[in-house]
Amino acid sequence: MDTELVRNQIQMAYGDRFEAALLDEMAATALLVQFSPGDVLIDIHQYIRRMPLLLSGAIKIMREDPDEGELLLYFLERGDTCAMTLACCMGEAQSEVRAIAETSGALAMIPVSKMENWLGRYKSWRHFVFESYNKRLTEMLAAVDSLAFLKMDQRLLAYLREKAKVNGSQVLTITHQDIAYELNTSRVVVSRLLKAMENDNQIRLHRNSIEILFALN
DNA sequence: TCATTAACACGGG
DNA sequence: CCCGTGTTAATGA
Repeated sequence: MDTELVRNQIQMAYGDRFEAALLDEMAATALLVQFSPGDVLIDIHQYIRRMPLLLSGAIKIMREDPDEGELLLYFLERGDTCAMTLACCMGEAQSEVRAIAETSGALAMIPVSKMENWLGRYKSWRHFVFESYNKRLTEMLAAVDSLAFLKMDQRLLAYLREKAKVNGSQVLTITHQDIAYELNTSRVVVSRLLKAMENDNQIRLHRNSIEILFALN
């Protein structure tokens, strides 16, 4: 009956992409993992033995440097998987990124041996793996562009928009310091830019939270 | 010019 | 009181 539950969740997130036989196999071998905001799902240098498929909720992928601090790369949402885990699973390599739960949600953990088996047997799985690499590469480029070409005010705006989207809320519970960490800048800058955005009526500031007034899309 | 670091006052929980 | 916030002054890239 637990399998039944997993099957349903996998169907919800991946039903339009995989054939029924593959969905069944997934449900049979998957380990369901529930997570809460802030949980560290994968840490840097960790070996990955099971591949996670995101069923619900959102996960943020962070890059970290011991000297330079951390930096948000991108968010994962339902139906996504992380290209890093694909590479790590197949290559027995260590993770170069950290995955932290942004919201609560659930993961289906697939044994590595199964994924290799499916690569040969299911076309839809091969497509999924390639598509995932593609999507993550695109998002990576967006992160690089943001770093290289956008000023901090633009990066902050893009960050708030993404954050509101994955959380499905106009009100973000976060401090200026937390934002500064994720964008790898100082709180002074974040506070100043946020204040300017509030004066432009784009947002409203409260203690521990930010209300988004501009339209999301 | 714009970011960072340090320092300080304010105030809400 | 503690912590998040808003600001300034000094310094650096």
